[in-house]
Amino acid sequence: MGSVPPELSLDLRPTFIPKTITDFLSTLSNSSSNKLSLLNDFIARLEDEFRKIDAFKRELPLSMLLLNDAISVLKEESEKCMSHKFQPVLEEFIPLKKECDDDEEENNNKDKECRDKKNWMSSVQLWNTTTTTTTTTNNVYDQKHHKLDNKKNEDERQYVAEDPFQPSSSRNGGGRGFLPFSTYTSNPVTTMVLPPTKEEKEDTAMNRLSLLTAPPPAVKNLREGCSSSGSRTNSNRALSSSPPMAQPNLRTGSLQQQHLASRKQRRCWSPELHRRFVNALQKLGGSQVATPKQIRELMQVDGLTNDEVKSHLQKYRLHTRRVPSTNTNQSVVVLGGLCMSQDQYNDSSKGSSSVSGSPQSPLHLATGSQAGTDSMEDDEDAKSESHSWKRHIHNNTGKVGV
DNA sequence: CTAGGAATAT
DNA sequence: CATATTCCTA
Repeated sequence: MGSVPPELSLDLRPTFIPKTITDFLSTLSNSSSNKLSLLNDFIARLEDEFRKIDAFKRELPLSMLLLNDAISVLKEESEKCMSHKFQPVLEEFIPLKKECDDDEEENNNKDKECRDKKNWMSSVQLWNTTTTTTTTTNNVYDQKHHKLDNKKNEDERQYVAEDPFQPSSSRNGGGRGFLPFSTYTSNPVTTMVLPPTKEEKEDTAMNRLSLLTAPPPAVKNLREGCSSSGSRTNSNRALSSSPPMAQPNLRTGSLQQQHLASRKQRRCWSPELHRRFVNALQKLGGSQVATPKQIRELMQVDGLTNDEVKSHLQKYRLHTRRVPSTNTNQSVVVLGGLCMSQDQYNDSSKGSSSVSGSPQSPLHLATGSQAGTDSMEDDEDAKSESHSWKRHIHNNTGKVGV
């Protein structure tokens, strides 16, 4: 308990990780004794990580790429090492070219390499943290090391265009409702990358919340690469509708669409986002009467599409319907009260005009009995419950008392 | 074209 | 199973 090596105190990184690969390699070449084992160890770790982030390759294309690169380089080195050790004869067969090649990597391209590796380093930290936080990746891919074979098995490379940045929110695989507030706070690395400006409660007057998630160019590239600039609906439907006969099976089974690559990145509804959503909903008079487009416009979120709002609304409605049955009035009252207060707190803290302007403000306190409910403008009701749907306040000790 | 709902994909 | 996207229809 007395002394802790600096590296350990920092985090779980093994000592050599902080170095660039080049550094690592040159260090190794000095001490050739356990070089191989070190190398292999490193490789093993990298591969482990690789397997972990494989699940997120869509979201971390760059990390995948870099990691893959790193692994390749190290493997080459490792093999070189092996041949040195066990089959010196082989070396004769190997034309000097190979050495040159490697040398190139280590020397000639040092500049580039360095840059890359440094880049890689930052990435490492990135996914290191991310992975650690997210964990729970149980994919037990039996993906054995394919040695040389897999060097090029990354088709994903082409699509690197995707934006590595996540919405500033936390992705919680926790599976809870929309978003546990608590976890929201923990997004260290991502925050680092983002410009330190703005964020959180900077909404005043015109508060346009821009989503870094979906920069128009990148995503667009992906999706519309094949089908011109118009909307896919245009082309597809136009075509299919013109010929009366068309082909019924066209969309049935296989051809549906090639959204394999084009499937949009999942919009992550951060608390902020949802908050805006709910606000807009309230202004519009409830989830039942609000239309997606209106909501979207009211939300003033940059890059948010109609469909996304629509989808969210759909779920919102579903949830708001479902909840009433489960709850007994009491708990609902409590939850509702808390939720509302929270919400209002939020709203009032930032602007002023949000909820107060609308006619349906002061009803929540009267929640004494909501036995009947399901009729009329239960938007209100639904709303309070809806809040519980997602805002579910942590059940304090024991239980609420149902 | 948009909204709403259903089918699918992650 | 929950959530997000895409498809389909009015």
